[in-house]
Amino acid sequence: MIIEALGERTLRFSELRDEVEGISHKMLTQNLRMLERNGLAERKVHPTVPPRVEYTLTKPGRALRATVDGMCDWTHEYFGRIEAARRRFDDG
Amino acid sequence: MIIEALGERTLRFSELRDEVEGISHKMLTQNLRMLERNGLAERKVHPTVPPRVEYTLTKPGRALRATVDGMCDWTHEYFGRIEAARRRFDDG
DNA sequence: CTGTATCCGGTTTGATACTG
DNA sequence: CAGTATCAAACCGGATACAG
Repeated sequence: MIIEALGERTLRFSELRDEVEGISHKMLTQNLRMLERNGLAERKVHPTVPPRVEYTLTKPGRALRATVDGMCDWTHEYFGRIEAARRRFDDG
Repeated sequence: MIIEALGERTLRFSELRDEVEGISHKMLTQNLRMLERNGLAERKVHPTVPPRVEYTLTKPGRALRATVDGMCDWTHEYFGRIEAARRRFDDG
């Protein structure tokens, strides 16, 4: 998730692309636009050459990240049980 | 979300169908299977006629529900700002 | 009532090519 | 480097029909 990748940091487009592994150029752009539109991330363009565009989470964005972290905690806590349940289900 | 609908209760298939408004028969079945497979919900079949199947959240499921509640809280807290940001973005 | 199987149109996505 | 446009392929969800 882009929100997790950003965290408290400020990252460039290509840095995010590397960070969020597996995401396509197109999806990254699309999601960043969405975050920007909803005021969750801020986009800062440096008018240099080559272009440099940086993204940072806003206050709402960081708050959302906190709740997402809750999900991550849940995963760490229960992922083992989930895999076990999955095996039980798939077998018998 | 089914998880929210279930909450602390035990509900029948058709009760869930009514509770989670707009969900199709197919999606409900599919999601319930997923929850069951991952050990997030428990499925109890009463071998009567007509059939009676009840669903309850397991401990991991209830824990997940707690984090989902976190998301809901976030939404209540920030939805106003999001809409405002959206308007600003769409305008200028 | 609960559940599975099939079909089918709309959406989404990655690949690719192109611009400033 | 960052971003847009386009197009075919894959995916998904709803509707429907049918079964236990």
